[in-house]
Amino acid sequence: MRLTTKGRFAVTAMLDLAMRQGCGPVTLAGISERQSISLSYLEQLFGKLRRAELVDSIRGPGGGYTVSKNLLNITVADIIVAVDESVDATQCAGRENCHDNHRCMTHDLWTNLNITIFDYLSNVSLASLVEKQRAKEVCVMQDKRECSATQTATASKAL
Amino acid sequence: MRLTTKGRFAVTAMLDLAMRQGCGPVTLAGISERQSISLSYLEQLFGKLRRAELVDSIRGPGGGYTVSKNLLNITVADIIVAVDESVDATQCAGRENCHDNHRCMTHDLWTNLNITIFDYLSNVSLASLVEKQRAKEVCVMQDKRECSATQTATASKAL
DNA sequence: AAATTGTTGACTAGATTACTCGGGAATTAG
DNA sequence: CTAATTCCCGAGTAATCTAGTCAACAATTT
Repeated sequence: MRLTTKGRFAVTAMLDLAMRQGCGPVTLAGISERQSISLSYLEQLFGKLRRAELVDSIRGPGGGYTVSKNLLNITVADIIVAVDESVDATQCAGRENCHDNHRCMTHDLWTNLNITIFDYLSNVSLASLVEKQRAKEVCVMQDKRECSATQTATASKAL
Repeated sequence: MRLTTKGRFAVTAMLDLAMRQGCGPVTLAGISERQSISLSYLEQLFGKLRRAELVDSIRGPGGGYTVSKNLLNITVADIIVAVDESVDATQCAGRENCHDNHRCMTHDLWTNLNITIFDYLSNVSLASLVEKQRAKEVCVMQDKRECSATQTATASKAL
């Protein structure tokens, strides 16, 4: 479990997407503008999110991305693993650190830390993030009217 | 709280040092050899550890480093903060990520994750790492006889 | 046919990591 | 005193990673 800004961007983008579920496909251009993330960078990230089957894509005008499953079944850990290609990364750096043939002295420490982090992030669903966000501001883009009030009401009832 | 291999190296080196407390000052050359960490890199790390007052240094022949306080009062979090110059790092990357003037949507998520990680690492003392390590192998360098059996016994009684 | 949107791959500036190198300064042994 | 040992410090650096850019293309709709 690596924690980089790449993972944070991905979570932010997924949250933006999740907030607009039901409004039809959401374009990367829109997410890019609202969240101030470069469009090309988002393309990279969503390529990985799509291959991880967290989002579905629809091409052509009116196309975009939608979340592929129930928001309750997607966790922050899923998103981070999808974009950061976790590759182990914590097991004493894989190759160079484990001392001689026995496990390095701090092996268990890092393994347990990894479990702690993963547990925490596995228990935060996209649904809960959406809920908290709605509690803060009735609709993020209230002023821009890109998503109707009706949609917001329906979505929050689903939680 | 950043988690890099730099921090892992520092924890490994501090554990090596802690295992030898009472044998007199421990040289970086020795830690370098035992833990397969480059000497020059250790010098950089121990410069920071000394400025953070986690270790004391003694120059000249027979010199080296000693842990500056009780092993119970040094945590893994202390060590990582000392070498990684944590600078905040988690607060939505400080500058670029926080959206507009309100806190970015995932601000609370990262803040709480940070707290979770910090709490975990703040509750692991050097003393507990030494204890676990001694439980695994009676003395790490048993075969090399650099540290007497008497010393090992005294140290484990202190826990 | 033209516009829109996703898809892919190659490339890159800048930052960071994990070092090396060279010269010091303090201390002790002989 | 001299030489050896050890810490101390700053500059430099190759490799890697981050956060992108750019260009071309594929699918779909109007």
